Amino acid sequence: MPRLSHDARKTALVTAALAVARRKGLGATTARDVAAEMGTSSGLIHHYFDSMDDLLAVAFASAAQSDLNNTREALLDLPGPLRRLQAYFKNYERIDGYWSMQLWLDAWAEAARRPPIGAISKQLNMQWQQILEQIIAEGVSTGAFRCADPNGAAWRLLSTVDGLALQVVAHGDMVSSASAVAWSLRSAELELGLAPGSL
Amino acid sequence: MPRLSHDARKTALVTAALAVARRKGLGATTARDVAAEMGTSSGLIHHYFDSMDDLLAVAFASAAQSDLNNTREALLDLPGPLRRLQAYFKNYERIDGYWSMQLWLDAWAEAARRPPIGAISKQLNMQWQQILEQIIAEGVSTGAFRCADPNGAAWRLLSTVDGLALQVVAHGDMVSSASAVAWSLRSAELELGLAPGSL
DNA sequence: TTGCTTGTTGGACATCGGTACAACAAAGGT
DNA sequence: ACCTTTGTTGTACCGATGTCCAACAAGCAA
Repeated sequence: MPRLSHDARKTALVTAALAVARRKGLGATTARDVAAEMGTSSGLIHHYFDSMDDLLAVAFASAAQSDLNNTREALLDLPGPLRRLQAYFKNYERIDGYWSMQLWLDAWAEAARRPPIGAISKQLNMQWQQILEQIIAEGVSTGAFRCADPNGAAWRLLSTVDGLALQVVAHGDMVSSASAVAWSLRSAELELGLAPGSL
Repeated sequence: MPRLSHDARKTALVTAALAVARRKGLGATTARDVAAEMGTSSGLIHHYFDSMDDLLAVAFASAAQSDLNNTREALLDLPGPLRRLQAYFKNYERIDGYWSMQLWLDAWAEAARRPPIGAISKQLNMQWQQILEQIIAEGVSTGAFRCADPNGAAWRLLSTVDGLALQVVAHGDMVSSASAVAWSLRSAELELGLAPGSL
């Protein structure tokens, strides 16, 4: 197989690992799977990563971080906390085929057993919560929202959205993707003292 | 090891499988682990189950169903929807070490890829939602609660509680177990038009 | 007691997992 | 042209896993 530069091969490995994880799950992704996906030898992996766990953690971090960055960018240009809040939730709708949410399910399940994955999952979840808390705090200061506890409210809303997305991904048609988004917005209205339908 | 009747040995196998899964996770529970836990030979498993996957699916179903039954029983004697709602959430607190919630994380992650697990997980999640919806509907009819959409409210609350419990189990000290319960109750108050602190 | 059923054993078997390593090959500088 | 570096290969090793099976033994009916 063609010889690549260090960086190119490393990202190729991460890409291949994600492609497999998307099909079989993070925990079930093996070194030989990744090598086959790339069309190379499996020994190659240990030229770039200390261990298989290492590669999986980097792969998950890469996918999750890119999701986070996309959302951050999307929020940047929007005027006012209310618009930003809508965009935050809208983000959950766009996930194509929900495979990135499936990655999160894998990560949460593995978090307590594989410390590297747990650390990344924890750190990224915290950032998602902080974005939400910041939007809420901003809305409270401008008078757009009414909320006594932005920190708790952000955790509650994040959990609600994740919990609903979980149902969509894990159980298919039991909860529709449209319902999940609509219900998330409703929770935010309740939490922030907004009139029904204002989001 | 002592010779047991067919049924006794089968439930012993399920119990042993759960004891291991509680420590290592559903996906990491091996035939030899289960045999060692019981103090028997590993070949015994295939006298009672077609495959290891089969045993694990039955074990998960058994644990989850028993949790559900316990909660149902606990709710039975309680007077009034408000008391029952409190007990419903209190239930999430009691889970020792949250091992049964780790089982759920495993199940959710596997649901989309393993139909047998997905079917069980889906069916049980639906029942948890229905219990909640019933309590809410009852509270609305007695005037204790104010809620325009008991079905949606139940899904939102269930998702919030699961999402918070998820954070506790997966990420340890990021969200405390006490916060998770307190925040869940706060969500219910908002959702049902109750004054802060009334739950 | 005799014989049949059935729970139970212990290990064999093939497969698959992560990892290590010696050998090969393609660049790139000198 | 030569040598050093570095990407890449193929395979070997060792442990673990699910599954299967022939042999053994405890109960039970006749």
